[in-house]
Amino acid sequence: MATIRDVATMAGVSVATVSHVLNDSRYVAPETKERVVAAIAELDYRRDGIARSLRRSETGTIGVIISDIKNPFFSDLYKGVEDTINGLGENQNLILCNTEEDADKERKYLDVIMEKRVDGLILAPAGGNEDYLQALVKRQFPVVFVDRSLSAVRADQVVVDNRQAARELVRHLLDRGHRRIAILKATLHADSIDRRVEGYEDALRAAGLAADPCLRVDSASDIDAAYRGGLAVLDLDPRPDAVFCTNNFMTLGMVRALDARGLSCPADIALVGFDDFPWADSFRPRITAVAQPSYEMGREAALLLHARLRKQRTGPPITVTLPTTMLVRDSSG
Amino acid sequence: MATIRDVATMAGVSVATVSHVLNDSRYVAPETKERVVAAIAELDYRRDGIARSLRRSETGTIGVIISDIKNPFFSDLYKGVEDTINGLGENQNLILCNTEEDADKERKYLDVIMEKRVDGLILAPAGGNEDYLQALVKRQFPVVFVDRSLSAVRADQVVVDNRQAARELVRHLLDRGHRRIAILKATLHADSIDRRVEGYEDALRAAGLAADPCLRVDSASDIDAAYRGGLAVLDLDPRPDAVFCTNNFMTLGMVRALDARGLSCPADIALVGFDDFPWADSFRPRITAVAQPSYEMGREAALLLHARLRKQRTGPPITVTLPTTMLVRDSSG
DNA sequence: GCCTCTTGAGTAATCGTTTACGTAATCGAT
DNA sequence: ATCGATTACGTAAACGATTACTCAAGAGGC
Repeated sequence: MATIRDVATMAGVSVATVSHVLNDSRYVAPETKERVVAAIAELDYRRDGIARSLRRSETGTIGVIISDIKNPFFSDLYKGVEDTINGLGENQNLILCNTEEDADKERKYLDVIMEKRVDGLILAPAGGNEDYLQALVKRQFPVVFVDRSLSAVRADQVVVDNRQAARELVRHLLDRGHRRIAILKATLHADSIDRRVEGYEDALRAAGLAADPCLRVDSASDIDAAYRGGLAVLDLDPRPDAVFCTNNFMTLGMVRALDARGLSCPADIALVGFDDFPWADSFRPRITAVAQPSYEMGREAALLLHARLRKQRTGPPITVTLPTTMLVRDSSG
Repeated sequence: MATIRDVATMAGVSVATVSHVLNDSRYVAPETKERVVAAIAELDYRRDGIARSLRRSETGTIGVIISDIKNPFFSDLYKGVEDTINGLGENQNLILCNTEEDADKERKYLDVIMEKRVDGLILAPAGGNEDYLQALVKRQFPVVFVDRSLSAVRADQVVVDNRQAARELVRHLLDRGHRRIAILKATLHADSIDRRVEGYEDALRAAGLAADPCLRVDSASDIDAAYRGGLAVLDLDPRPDAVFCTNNFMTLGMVRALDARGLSCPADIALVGFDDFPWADSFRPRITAVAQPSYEMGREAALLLHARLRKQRTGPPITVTLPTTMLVRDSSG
């Protein structure tokens, strides 16, 4: 690979001049510039981003750490980030890391991408690395939390009102006359999930019902586990007449469990879920759900981070709360 | 941020020694090492990956360029790559780029990630950058094609036998007695899609039928476009009694179109699709489909690339062909 | 004819590592 | 006492850019 020195030699100028035509950073006489440009083309020179980063202490890469890109919520969010960064005209790239809700994995990813000197970080924390992140933030390293926040760490964040949305969803079930409402809860160390449980309890309480611990089933956050959790919900005696799924994997597992038990929804049991699916309207059962603005969350996160990086915003961290959408379909009866 | 020099000073040794304890690259007396380690801890020193990359000319990042991470096929594939790289014990990170089938976007991404000096590239080409990629490969830059290949560019690749799989899928429709079989084709510049069309024609021909051009509807590769394409299929006169969808977005759009027209599947029209869905068993209609081993494709691509990077394999490019799985469900009648 | 400004471009330090060479010190063997 | 090996570590040159200084030459003012 040709270096800037090769270009300089070929064009009969100094490396400084080449650098300046490359970056348009000072006046270069037209004929000189032309020679440089010709040499660049001739040698098929591409500047070395690594050397450049070292010098400028800025890499043009951003770390995105989420739990699972296979979750449509996150892939949508990721697209939001990517499109927004591109739209801002930055030549930034994203390093994507999936933690699978594993704090150790998250920690390891944090270590290596910090070593790679990413310019900033967009993060849906798995929990368990509060100290590390706290240290980052204290060092003024640009971090934006998305979907989840960490009470111990004050940084920019973009979230939705999980509690309120869950409350609305469960109230809807109550309005439809359901009383024995189970909850299939994903066991994540995510405050978002905790808020959803609170919303569930709020709604029950408001209806004069107590949250019966027997009606709560915990499950790891993947479809297979949720399927087993779903079976457990259905095996409760007496069977609940409705179930609230705290995220989309729970919903998917629950639907599979219904199918496995030969039960139909909403006839045998009603169901509402947090998170919508891209194909929600085409397939049956049609799930009543709260849709999060996942793409916009990614977009907002990118904007927050960008503003920090460009120093367009300094000072205390801010929280962007985006609205959810309640989508009433068939599954709620 | 502390540098290696700071550490050296604090420990009272040279930078070389610090570097050597960092990399375990030569013997350092236990007491000396201890002082260095202490200084590292004291200063919370983290080595600068950028400087390191510059010196070693190796960045520990790999570019992954696909069309759309929201496509479950690609998110699964991505996970396969990521898990495999991690499993290999490399501290590699992945830069993920979504081209949305846009050659210009792909080109731009190629430019910036090559400038970032990624160590290698895993790519599902959108088409249109053959020359550029050809040049890369000629320069011995490690590239692995996945899902799609470019006839003009010989590089390592991992694919499935699209033609054979499509043939099997359509033969299945023929076996079920369907004769008027439409095809909803994604307009991608991807050889994989072309092979699927050929498989469709093969099957028809083998049954003594001609591929009627009227039965083919082309659509951009996203759900909304596929929905409109699906409506067009349904509006054919006479209506086809079956339809073959060339990828998962086509299937999703087709199902929505059926729903919009109040038609049911397979009663009114049968349907088979290329690509499976994670939730295929839980929701109705249950789609008969060919499942690609997307995760394994990512895994194989990662292995191929890794072997090149570690020079465990040199010489001519190889092609890994992975088997597909035919999943007969309800939608084929 | 001397001085100052402007124009255009070169010199060399610097970013933070890695690593090819060197070298001082210790030791056992002769 | 001298010598080669061995042990332990330091010196300084890369890696390929960016950029603060510097400077020569020509223009213009007096």
